[in-house]
Amino acid sequence: MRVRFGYVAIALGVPEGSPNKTTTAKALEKIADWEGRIGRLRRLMTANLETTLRILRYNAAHEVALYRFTSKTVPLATHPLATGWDYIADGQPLWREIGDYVKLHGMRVSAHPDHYTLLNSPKPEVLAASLADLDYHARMFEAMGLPPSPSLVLHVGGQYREKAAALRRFAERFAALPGRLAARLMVENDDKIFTAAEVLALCEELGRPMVLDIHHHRCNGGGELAEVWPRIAATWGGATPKIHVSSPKSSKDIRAHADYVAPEDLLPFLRLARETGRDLDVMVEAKMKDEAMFRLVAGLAESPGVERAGLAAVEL
DNA sequence: TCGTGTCAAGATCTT
DNA sequence: AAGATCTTGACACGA
Repeated sequence: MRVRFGYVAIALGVPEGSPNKTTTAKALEKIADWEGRIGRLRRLMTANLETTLRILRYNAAHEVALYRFTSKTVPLATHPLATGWDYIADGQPLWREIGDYVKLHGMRVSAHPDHYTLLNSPKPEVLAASLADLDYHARMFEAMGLPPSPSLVLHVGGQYREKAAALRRFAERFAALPGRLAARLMVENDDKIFTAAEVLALCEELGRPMVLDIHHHRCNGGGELAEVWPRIAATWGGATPKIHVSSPKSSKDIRAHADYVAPEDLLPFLRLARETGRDLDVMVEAKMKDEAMFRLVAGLAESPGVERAGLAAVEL
């Protein structure tokens, strides 16, 4: 089994390696004219796109095949202050250049709309904002010329006092999505509400891939994964399943992410997943970003039965 | 240049 | 019902 690793948004190994440059609505309002406001947003976006490209080059040089774009690539993309701004047109040719680079190197890229994107909210205005956010994320991938494969990770959302109804509402809202959005979605189990078993059942019903977060799974009841993993893997069809991994920040603060990932927090799962005989992609969620990922790979490679397979992959 | 406060989002918990 | 809390990284600002 080949296991590839990736990381989220910021590359600590790249000088000026944060693609998250942004501004606030408050600060933007101080600029009087629309052109001035959009000009500021455009400069920040261009810097973010250029940083993203530098990060991808760094990834290619370090054999990193997995990467998650930041949702902040376009600052205030869905904010009313940016209404009328064609950030796709203004970002060319960088969008296309990024997409071409991804395709040339066979990278697997994704994005994760933040936890305020709630497809199952009972409030119409929250749903509308969530759809606008999904549209923004999809437009980024379309601007890059990347095919409509699973690329956007979502959580189910809130519980709203009645979990079963909240799950049903997600399914209904999903069914009503434009095809170009639905085709990009994956659903991830969360750390407090929707368990791996519940998200699995949902994904099977919807015919969408499930991203298993093994840290969330531990936070949210845990339990044996041996039985459900083959079914989770099956939601990916012929594609390589993807999981998320992180270590708890501390015993007091289990849910928060630690700086690094302890190999023992992943190794048992890898041994289990090996039984399905499928390759695996692992997204590392840690404060120390790419450094944490490289350290995890090095740590795993010292374990019995695990061989290093490049700088950001192992074989077992 | 440093440290501290502010910002943005929505659910959910606390008062 | 109103306010605090959670989360995250970066901006904004005062010292």
